[in-house]
Amino acid sequence: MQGVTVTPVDAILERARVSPATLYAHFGNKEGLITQALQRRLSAWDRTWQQCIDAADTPEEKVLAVFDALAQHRRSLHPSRWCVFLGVTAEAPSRGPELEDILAGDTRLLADRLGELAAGLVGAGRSENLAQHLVLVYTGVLGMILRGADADTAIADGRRIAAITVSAFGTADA
Amino acid sequence: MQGVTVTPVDAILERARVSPATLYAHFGNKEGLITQALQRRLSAWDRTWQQCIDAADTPEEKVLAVFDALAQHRRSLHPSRWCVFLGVTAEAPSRGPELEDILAGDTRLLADRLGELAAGLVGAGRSENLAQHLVLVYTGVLGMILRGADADTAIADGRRIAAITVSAFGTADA
DNA sequence: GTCTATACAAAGATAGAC
DNA sequence: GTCTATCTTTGTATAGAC
Repeated sequence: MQGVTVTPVDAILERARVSPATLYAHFGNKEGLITQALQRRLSAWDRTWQQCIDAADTPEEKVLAVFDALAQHRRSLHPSRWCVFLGVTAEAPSRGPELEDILAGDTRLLADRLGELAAGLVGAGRSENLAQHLVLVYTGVLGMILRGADADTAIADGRRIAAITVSAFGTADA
Repeated sequence: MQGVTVTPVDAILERARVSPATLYAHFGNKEGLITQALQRRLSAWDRTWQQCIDAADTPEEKVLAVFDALAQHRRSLHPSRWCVFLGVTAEAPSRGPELEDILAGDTRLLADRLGELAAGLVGAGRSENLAQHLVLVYTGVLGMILRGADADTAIADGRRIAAITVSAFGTADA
């Protein structure tokens, strides 16, 4: 596996057993293909995460469900190295607005949904702040995978850190 | 700013105001240039971090000094987007052993030094485990910067999460 | 809708002179 | 050591037929 942007179109064509003309007829250009692929990925992640939230019992478990969802999401995919959204963000020099929107959409979904879930745990205006902390931990898990760490270990570590953080927010200090 | 691998050699030549032949005479090829540049970066980071550790008073502050070092390191550089080591790791399809070693060296330095510092805080075989947690949080900070978050805010958040985690390790649970 | 063949551009690297 | 000029490869995309 490797970066999306540096992957040549030829490699995709060979894998899909399709001619160039067919690909360009469907997606316009390479960025169009990437954009649509990422839209599908984001939708799949969204569904998996929501299911894990629904399956969790307590409000705290619902917040931490993002880590269970990550483990499950990875199992249902080809073993991609870390996170395709962060990967494309890191590589690409400049992007069109549609792709940019999808990439930001991943971060937005994380912050928004974690913010909603955190609202059930901490008071007033502190839920957004807790959500930012949790996005940081979640992102750290992905980064550890990029660093070559075992994915399951990284996810378990992240879940523990998140639990500690939630607990600290719940008691007293900011 | 953009990914290193996708940056064409021409752009580097123009910025350095040097001809292609000169560059290739010095570095052999593009990867050689990247390798040497990353070696310098790693050394600079190493020094900055060590200085921040030395400046810290308590063992706990020395562990958390990695976040102060990150803030300081960023101020001394062009405002690169996140982390050049993780960036190159994410982009590059396949790399030679020398570059691979430098990239792994960043993670190794983090894990090793944080492990040494953590040994002063927790008992027996738990220092390595705590170090892994701290690398995760540190990596999460970098990832937040990639996501577009304000760097100083992300660093402050990470420092707080790390402090909470260290505290939890110090008391009882794993 | 899909193919083959090919145009066009970008990028990494080198030759040979000074 | 550094330059100008250029070669070669790779990569994105399109033309035109079926």
